[in-house]
Amino acid sequence: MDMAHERDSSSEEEVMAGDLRRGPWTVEEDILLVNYIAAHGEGRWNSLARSAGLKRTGKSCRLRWLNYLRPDLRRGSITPQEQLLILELHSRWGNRWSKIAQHLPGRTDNEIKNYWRTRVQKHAKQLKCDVNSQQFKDVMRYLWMPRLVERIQAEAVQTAADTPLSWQHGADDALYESPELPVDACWPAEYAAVAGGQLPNASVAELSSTTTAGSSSPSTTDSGAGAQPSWPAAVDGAEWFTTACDASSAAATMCDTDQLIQQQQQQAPSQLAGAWTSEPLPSLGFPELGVADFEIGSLDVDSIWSMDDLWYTQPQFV
DNA sequence: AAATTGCACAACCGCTTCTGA
DNA sequence: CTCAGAAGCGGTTGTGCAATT
Repeated sequence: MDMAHERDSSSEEEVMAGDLRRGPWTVEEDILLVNYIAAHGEGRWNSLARSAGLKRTGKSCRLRWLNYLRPDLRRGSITPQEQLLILELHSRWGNRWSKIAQHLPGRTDNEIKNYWRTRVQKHAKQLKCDVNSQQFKDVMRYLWMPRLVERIQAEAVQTAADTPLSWQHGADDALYESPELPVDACWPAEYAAVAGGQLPNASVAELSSTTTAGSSSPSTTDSGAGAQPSWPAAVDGAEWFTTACDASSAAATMCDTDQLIQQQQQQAPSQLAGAWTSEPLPSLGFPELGVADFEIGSLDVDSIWSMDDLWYTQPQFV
């Protein structure tokens, strides 16, 4: 839109003139922003930026706050439950990242978008199909999602066995709370050092990561290696596929996925009105999956396994 | 050990939608 | 109703780090 264009252009001019900063945020800027919002609240981003003494556009401030500084952000890896929801909700709504993010409390649209681009699209590429193709959707629905459900169930069993009573919450809690967030999570050292006790405590209690761009993600894991289900490394892929494609397995998948969404609805009442559980279950199998185009004989089962191995073994997924 | 490649994620950009005067 | 500014959204880019060659 021309109007927007003009605004952006003017912002650009200001940036060029040296009035505005861009690029990675500094600790000092973060503290300014957090303190200002703690005192005055959100909104009116352009004037907020000026009032807070930040040489940033309102847009930049808003983004920084929403995607990084908000105290209710969930940090750490995307859990299997969240993966499942993302896959499911994306199959419903496509790239409506913001809408999808509404059902993953503490996750940002940016985070989900990045997850989709870096992980899911990569796997589509491995399978040599378009991420929006029916084949890929079927693979997701009848391969990955049942697998995730199995994993979630396995972890639930494991967690129940391993977890101290103090960690045993309801299922909803398990979705949104992760042990990697210490109860006493607080500002990272560099913030404390710079702010010198000027940090608003309660509002930023869970800020627990580094601040500058390019910083690596937190190295903590969601459940730790001990909670991993013991998938036999040498399990036969084709055999598992057959099992996973068993109709009862798929039915369980759908049931469980829907349960997750119901949990989300309870957690954050929403307009979720999907009805995929009411869809007729297809007769499952390779041809019906529509993956014939992948040429099952040459379908790189190993790549499926490697994908799953990624989901199982990479710290950010566990 | 150095160079290259790939990944993950923060930040930016352009556009659309919303809101209030 | 119109218009301007603000907010929101989805796509894209830049960059630091880790893994690989």
